[in-house]
Amino acid sequence: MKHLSKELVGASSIPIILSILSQKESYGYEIIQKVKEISDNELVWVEGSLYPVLHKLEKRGYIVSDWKVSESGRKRKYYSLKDAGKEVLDQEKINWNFINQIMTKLWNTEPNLI
Amino acid sequence: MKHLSKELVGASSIPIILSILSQKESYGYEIIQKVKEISDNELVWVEGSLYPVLHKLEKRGYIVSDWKVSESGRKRKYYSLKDAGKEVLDQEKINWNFINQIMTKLWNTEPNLI
DNA sequence: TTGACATACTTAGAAGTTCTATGTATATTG
DNA sequence: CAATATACATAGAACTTCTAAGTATGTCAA
Repeated sequence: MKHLSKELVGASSIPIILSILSQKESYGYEIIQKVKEISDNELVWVEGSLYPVLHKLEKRGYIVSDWKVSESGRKRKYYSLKDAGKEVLDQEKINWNFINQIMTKLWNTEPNLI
Repeated sequence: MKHLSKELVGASSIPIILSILSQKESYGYEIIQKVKEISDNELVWVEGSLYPVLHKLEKRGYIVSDWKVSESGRKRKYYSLKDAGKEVLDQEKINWNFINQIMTKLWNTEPNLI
């Protein structure tokens, strides 16, 4: 199981969450499962880290939530992306790719790589 | 000029600095110039953000500094990478690439690596 | 000679973030 | 019926980033 710096967690959690919600609405526990699945069980978020971020995104107006009841009777808080959130996601993508290009320049210029 | 979230700045500044120092020792002002150059003038760090990170890296034992005098007489604090810093850089690369793969899966973009 | 500018480094504190730990609630399973 | 999984919540300790302001000094044009 991967241990990431909290800086990298901080930089990636919002784009990851917004990306997952851009595909379809989801609830907290399912988002954690999705992240685990996407990362081949390497990345395991805990609720105590996820929910404050969801709350923050909702407070900023990027996502919105509503309670639903599942087939089994469980209450679930579903989150969905708002237009503002899509715009933020687009910007996060641009910025992430921009930094990634810088990393590529730095890391692929080492001698004897090509 | 690019405006990045402070989370992304936080996640990228250490690997960028350590990468620059893995090529050759450098001093603060030059690192800022190097970052500007690598990013095609899109990323402009300010000293007030850079030096606290340099101090932190030194305190953690990843880099070491020593004062030198340039040809023009200016005092410069040169930083160089220690073995511990190289190890951290290697781990940062792995982690960054790991998260980048996740972003790629989510965004379906071609990874810009190697 | 002088002032503006570039070079070079420093740091305090406001504002914000992450993680841990702990909590409540309830359906499922053995 | 107890353990586990599912589902959401939050306080506070520890930490981070940025802004702003600072000191210092070499260069350059007027």
